[in-house]
Amino acid sequence: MNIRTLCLGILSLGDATGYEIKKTAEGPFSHFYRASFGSIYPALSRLTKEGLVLCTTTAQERRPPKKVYRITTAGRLAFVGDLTAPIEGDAVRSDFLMTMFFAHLLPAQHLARLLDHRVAVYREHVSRLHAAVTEAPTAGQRFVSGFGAAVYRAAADFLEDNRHLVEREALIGADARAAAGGASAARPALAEAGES
Amino acid sequence: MNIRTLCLGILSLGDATGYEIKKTAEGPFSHFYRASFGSIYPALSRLTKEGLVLCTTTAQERRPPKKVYRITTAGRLAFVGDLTAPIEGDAVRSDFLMTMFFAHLLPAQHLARLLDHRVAVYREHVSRLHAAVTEAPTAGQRFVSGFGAAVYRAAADFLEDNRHLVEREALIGADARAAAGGASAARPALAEAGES
DNA sequence: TTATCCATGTAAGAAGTTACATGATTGA
DNA sequence: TCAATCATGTAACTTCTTACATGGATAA
Repeated sequence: MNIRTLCLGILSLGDATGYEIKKTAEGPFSHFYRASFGSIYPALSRLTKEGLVLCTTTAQERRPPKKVYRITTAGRLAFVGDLTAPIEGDAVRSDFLMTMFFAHLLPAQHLARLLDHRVAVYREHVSRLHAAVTEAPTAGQRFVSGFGAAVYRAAADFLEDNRHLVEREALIGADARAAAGGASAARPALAEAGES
Repeated sequence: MNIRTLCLGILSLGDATGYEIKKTAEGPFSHFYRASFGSIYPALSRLTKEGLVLCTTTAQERRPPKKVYRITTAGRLAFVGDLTAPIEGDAVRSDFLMTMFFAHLLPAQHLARLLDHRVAVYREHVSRLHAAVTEAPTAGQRFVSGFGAAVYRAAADFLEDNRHLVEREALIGADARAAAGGASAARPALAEAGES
């Protein structure tokens, strides 16, 4: 699964332009997929060449011609093929968790700000996704939005309930510079010969 | 943050070879970061060139020479710099949720198998991460493992509690081929002229 | 007057994966 | 006997992002 699959999926819901596909991707797909124009437009060109979508160009005044894409029967078949292919595990990449892992290297104030902010971000996700559940037209969409809401709620709750665990061990009255230089005090003093 | 940052972080915990860095990445970092040898080895070369790590080569019999890396003071400083730089939002990519979004296109049996499997996968994550919490040496590590456990538990619970929402609308007694071809019945019958 | 919406597309580059190349040792 | 562990590294490739190029209309 890739951006081409995403485009096919969105077009399976109705005809759309590249621009509209981008907007849709930023809506009900945004918590588990993302796509930029730089990947969507080439994907649509290729899908057209392969006969999986059709393109209708409409001239516009003082604007680039509008191109409305429609999925073909071959496209629907290919999409279901993508959907039934072996699924890869969720790929998660979190700079936030990376930072929390090394909380002991950071000043307490900085850590507190990060946690406050992250809780707020997760709560926003929850309310947005919660609203999406009631508004969504299909069961699948309600399901994935509900999933996102449940997960982000759990994340926010965990942060609020457990932040003291990292905040207690954070650096107090010391800045990041001292943490970096003074780390050898926390470990057996290994000689760092060869370092100028 | 990238693989270089990950290498610096792991080396900030103690000296290691590229191979050991990979193993560590597969352990307590695996639920929010991943790295292959093909990205780790070049990262270590570059870090060495930049003076952020030191490399000690030891010849071995009938094996490639072992290279043990040690972070330098400049490396620790750079790492804390990475840690305090503006954090990017969590990047999640889930082919599973993509599939559930379009559950109405899939046969009920297939959907049931997917859900069974995903619940099992999430439960495994939970028990692995739960164990990691008690064994972890630092507060940061306990925190991120606990976070992972809480989130995966919420995910598994959601699936069990809500899977009926998608399973009820799944295709019954029809295969994927029919779904792909017959989709126009669910939408206003738009002529697909031009499609051979 | 400033930002956002509309609307397309390309080119350069970042970042990482997969596969290849090599091969002994050890445990099941 | 089969798979995993140890151990490094490169090259080709995929995939996607960012920045650029263009620019009127509209709402705050």
